[in-house]
Amino acid sequence: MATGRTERPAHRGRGIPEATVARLPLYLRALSALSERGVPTVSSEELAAAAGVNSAKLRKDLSYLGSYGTRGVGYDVEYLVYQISRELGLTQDWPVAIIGIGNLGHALANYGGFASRGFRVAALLDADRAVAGQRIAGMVVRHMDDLEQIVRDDHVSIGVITTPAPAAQGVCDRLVAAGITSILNFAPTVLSVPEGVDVRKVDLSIELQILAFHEQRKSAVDPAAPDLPAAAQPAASPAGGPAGDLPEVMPA
Amino acid sequence: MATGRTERPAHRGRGIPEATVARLPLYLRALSALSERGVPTVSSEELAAAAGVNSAKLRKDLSYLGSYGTRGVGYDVEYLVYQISRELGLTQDWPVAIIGIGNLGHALANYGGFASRGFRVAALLDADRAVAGQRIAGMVVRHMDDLEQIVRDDHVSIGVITTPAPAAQGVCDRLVAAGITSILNFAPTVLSVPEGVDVRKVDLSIELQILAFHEQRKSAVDPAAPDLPAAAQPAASPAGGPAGDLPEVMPA
DNA sequence: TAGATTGTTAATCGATTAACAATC
DNA sequence: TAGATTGTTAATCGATTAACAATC
Repeated sequence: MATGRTERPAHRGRGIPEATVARLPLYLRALSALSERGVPTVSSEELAAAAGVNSAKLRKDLSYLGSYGTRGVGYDVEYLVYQISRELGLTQDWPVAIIGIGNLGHALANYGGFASRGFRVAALLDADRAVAGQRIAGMVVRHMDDLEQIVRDDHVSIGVITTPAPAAQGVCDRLVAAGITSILNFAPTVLSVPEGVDVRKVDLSIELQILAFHEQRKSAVDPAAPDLPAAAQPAASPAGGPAGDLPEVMPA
Repeated sequence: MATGRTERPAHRGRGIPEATVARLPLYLRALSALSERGVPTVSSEELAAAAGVNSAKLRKDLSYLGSYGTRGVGYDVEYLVYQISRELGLTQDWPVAIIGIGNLGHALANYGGFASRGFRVAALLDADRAVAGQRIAGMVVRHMDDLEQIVRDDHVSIGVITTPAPAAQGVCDRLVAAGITSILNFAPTVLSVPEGVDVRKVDLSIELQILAFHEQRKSAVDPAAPDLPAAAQPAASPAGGPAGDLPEVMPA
């Protein structure tokens, strides 16, 4: 681990593991709740329980940020909230544009969680001229034609794609061309982006499928059993079987 | 790896790594697209590209299911669709209940992707008597009072929680008591569940925070720099700093 | 047979965890 | 000082990847 590292203490600044970054928001949420209750300090054991992880992992995660705890005492809640917020970049403003104002885009526009923690819905866009012009969550939906201009004028830094799957790549390309380098994709498609552009993906259908996998295992009477003979390989695709019944995963 | 393993070939059946399970839906989606285009066979290289992974990983993932390819040729698209569907448990019906019909619940009820691949929205529930009774996506919203009965009568196997955060744990407890062992949680809270119950979590706010972290790094002029002196530790929580400004992440 | 492509091996990498010395 | 709790080490575990023998 950490072979060609530079002179810096611990890992500070660069080199926080992805798995740790993904958990920092959980810690932050738990800490915010403690902060609201006026709790001044918290131990790794307590905070870990609140965040749903084990305490060794929590301490290791926090150690990547620095030594912000006090042995024998714990962590100062307010101080840790600030440090994690700063590390995540939440002490600055992040204007977000939502593209595709269908059911999901509509829901996100009204989503309270967006407005918190530095994120601000700066623009709503849709390709349908009947949707553009409508007032949603206190904002007027703009037409896709204005995308580049809106990104520029409003300094949009994160694009949220909630279009139907077939439209997603085109929207993505335009966002990237307009200079956006962070995209949250709700459309069930793999997006191609150039080096340096981050895409994160939220996929309801995939989450359900993972649950189904485990659910199936639970109720399975015999964990071995159900299989086709190895002989019946590629040649015969299961005669009229379930394969054909599965429709395309589609719009959001 | 695999120390006390039993007599079965490769990993077949049990023991598919979590990381692999999480990718199977991606492969399935790519394969379905190929199937619709009438493509008969696909190489690991092509399929991997379509799913956005590298081909070594794809082949390793598929090898956990069995030897369903043909050397020198590739994989039969229809056959692989069937095998993955079966492995994921998508050849059976999964009745889903959505609890909490706010903006997000509403969007999910109308979400096309739900209906595909064996998932079927069996019931919509809400705690608000003004919402119960409304007709959404062709269904009448039921009141929470009927939850246990609905789960029983409609054989609901997966619960989707789209309530505000404070209500989520209570709903979760009732679902578990009613016999549900698979839950998809959209509320920004950690849910406590007994052993044997699977919870997966979709958290928009967390995804945004992860993007913000990386976005911040990109624009950072000096990757070292911004920090407080180590001396100003727990004692002083950053005077009136951003910490207090961060409101609670809230309802969905 | 020659070319293509799978399935598997083995090396590497990253993440998790228990344990405990350091220290408040 | 005694008790509590952090920060870090080191062992373990799981996931990724390149490479290639097997084989169609």
